[in-house]
Order: sequence, then structure tokens, then C-alpha cells
Amino acid sequence: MSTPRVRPTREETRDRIITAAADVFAQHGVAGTSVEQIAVAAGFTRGAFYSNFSTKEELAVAMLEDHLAASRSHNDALLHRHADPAAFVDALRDDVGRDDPLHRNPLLQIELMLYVARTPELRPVLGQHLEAKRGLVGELAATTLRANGVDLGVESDQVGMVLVALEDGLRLHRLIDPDSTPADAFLDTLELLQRLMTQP
Amino acid sequence: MSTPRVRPTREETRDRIITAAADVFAQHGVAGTSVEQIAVAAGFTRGAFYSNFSTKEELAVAMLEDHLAASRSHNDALLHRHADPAAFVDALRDDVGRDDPLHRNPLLQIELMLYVARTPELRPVLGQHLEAKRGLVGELAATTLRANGVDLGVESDQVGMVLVALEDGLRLHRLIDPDSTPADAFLDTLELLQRLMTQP
DNA sequence: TCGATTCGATACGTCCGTGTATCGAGTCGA
DNA sequence: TCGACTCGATACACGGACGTATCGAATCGA
Repeated sequence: MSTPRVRPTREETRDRIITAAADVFAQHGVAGTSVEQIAVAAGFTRGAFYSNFSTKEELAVAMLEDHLAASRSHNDALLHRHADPAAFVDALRDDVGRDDPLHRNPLLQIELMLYVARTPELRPVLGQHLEAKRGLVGELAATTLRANGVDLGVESDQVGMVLVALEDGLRLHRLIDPDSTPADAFLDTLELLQRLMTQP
Repeated sequence: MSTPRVRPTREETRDRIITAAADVFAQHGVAGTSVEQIAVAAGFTRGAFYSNFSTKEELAVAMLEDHLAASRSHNDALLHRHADPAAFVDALRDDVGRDDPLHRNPLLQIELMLYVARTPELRPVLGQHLEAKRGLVGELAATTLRANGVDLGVESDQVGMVLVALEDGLRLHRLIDPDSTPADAFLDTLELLQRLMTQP
């Protein structure tokens, strides 16, 4: 029989550190967080941290890239399963509980966006993701419009830009005033727009 | 004749510190900024800072409240001068250059929002401002819709929520990908929506 | 003009965070 | 079972940021 593991795998340690860092980053921001806070939150000392990452910034990049990869594959799978726009929105509603820590943590999402905004070499990474998402959403919207014979005279990319920005804007405002900014405000708005396009 | 002033007024010093802090906060974030950085950027030493503020946080609050007051009075004046929605949007286009440092600095705007999000006692302050702005924008939109005999079956507050969120969302995304997010994307979208309501 | 006051500069002690070097227990292969 | 290796813990030296106490020049009142 295999001996019970006392020390966690290197990768387990790494993942625990990233997961713990997500919470601490959300609470205090990347700049406001010390390496020690991260290590302690993960149940380690700084030794473990420096054994896995050379700087706090490297960890932030790893966290971001983990999330972007997860987000991409998740969206692709979702799109593949629900090619119909209306069903897609419904699917998004069932999407709240996901294992990706960033997906559950709106404060962290905005924090990381701001971190990227301040880190020029990271901007293309997130920028590309942003444009891909816009394209996806824009195409979905264009499909709906076409199906209803509506022509807004706008590029689908622009529609995507607006919708994706709306999502993040509501996310941001919900951090400040959750009572007046319902969690499903974005999805409700999407459905409203769908309805308006169906019966003009 | 009055002797030429060698030492700046207390209030001048205070304002210089706030103005300088705005830039440093934008670059490094509130948490990532030291009191010394602020003082030096303002052309003083820490002595001057601690003579005017007791903590960095107090300065951040002062900066926020200065901005909110300026923003409120500015918006009120704008609304009073341009009661017609279409003219209002046009007026916003000429609004880019304003003396309020926060108004010129989108990165700082988002940074302060995030700072407020992390500071529970500040959330009502900004939350109230947010709701006021939504109300204003929502009413303006409702006016346009009513004038064209359109009924979306939506509260004007919801329209305001969506539009204000869209503005900030585009602001945020422009920090990451300015090339694909034009500075006037928001105003262009407003005009597009106006046009769509006029000729359905 | 002269004293009192204001307010920013300077100097100090302290604490916190960092990164590295070293140690020691856990793990794996032979 | 033994030895090499891995990897997290511990210890240390250093720098930076903080807040306070003190100083001195500019200002204002009389």
C-alpha cells in the first residue's frame, strides 16, 4: 500500500498559495499584500512561497494566466454546448458556482484588471482576452439580430465591446452599492435587449 | 505694499499635496504609495504632509470628497444649462478638459472606486453619488423616450444604472486596451441609442 | 520692531517587509 | 535500508516606511 503523504506535492503547494493569495489580494490589493500574508493564508511560511515563486508579481501573473486559461476554455465549452443565444444566456445564469476562484470574486477581478493596467507588459495578454470575449458576445448578438431581421447599422464588435463593458461596469458598481445593483443586473439587461429585438 | 509671499498658504500646501497625490495614487495605487512619495511629488517633505493630514487614508478621503463635490456641482450646472437630452450629450463632448484632476485621470477614478469598495464606511458616500448620477441619466433617457412615444417597460432608474455602468466599464477596459476602446465610445453609444429610439 | 505663533524641515527610534543562506525533515530510487 | 535529493522552515541582514519630537524660519499682531 502507498505510504500516506505527509508533505504536499509541489504543485499542491503552488495551487494552495495561488488560491490563498486570491483572497488576500481581493481584501488588500496586490500592492497592499505582503508575501508573508500570502504564505500564512496558505498555511505555509515565506520559505514555501520563495521556493515556488520569485516575487509577488510572478504569482500575480500566474494567477491571471490560470484564470484566463480557465475562462477561455469554459466560455468555449459553453458556447459549443449552447449555440442558441437565448439558451446561452440561460446557461450563464447557472454559471455562478464554478471552481475558478477569480470567477467567484468580483473584487479580485477588478483588482487584477487594475494591476494589469499598471503593468504594460501584461496589457496585451488581457487585451487579447478582452477582444476575444467581445468577438464572441458580439457574434452572439449579431446572430440574434439577424434571426429577427433587425439591422442596427453597427459592427458586431462594437456591440460586443458595449456588452462586455456593461458587465464589468455593473460588477464594479456592485462592489460599491450592492443593494442598488443586483447580481443578475447584467443578465437581466441581456434578456431585456433580446426581448426588445424580438418585438419592436 | 504687501510683502511677497515666501511660504505658501496652508490651503495652498494642502491642495498641492492632494493634486500631487492624485498622480502618485494613479501610478502606484493608494496602498502602493508611501507618504514620502506623495510629499516629494508635491515638492515638500513628510513634515508638510503630517502637518496637513494625519494618515494617507485621510488624504484619500479628502481627495474623494473634493472630487464628488466638484462632480456634483458640475453635473448640476450642465444639466441646468442643457435640459434637452441631445444637447446634453453634445455638451459632454466638450467636457473633456476640466480642472478637476480626477476627471482627467480614469486610472485614478477606478483606483478610488476600488479603494472605496474596500473601505466600508466610504461606500455609502460613493453609493449615494452613484445613485444620484443614475437618477439623472435615467431621467434624461426617459425624457427622450417619452418624447418619441416609446415605452420600453423599464424603470428609468434601471436605464440609468445600465448607462452609468457602461461608462465606467468602458473606462476600465480602455485602461487595458486603449486601441480597441475609443475614448468617445460611451458618447458614441449614447448617440446611437438616441438614434435608435428616434427611428425604430 | 519685537515677541508669539504657525508650519514645514530635520532627526530619530521603531517596526515591518524583503530576499537569501542555511537547516532539517520528508521523499524517492536503488 | 540507505543515501541523495527535494522543499519548506528558520535565521539573519538589510532597507524602507512610519510617526513623533524637535528645530528654525516665515508670518502676523501689537
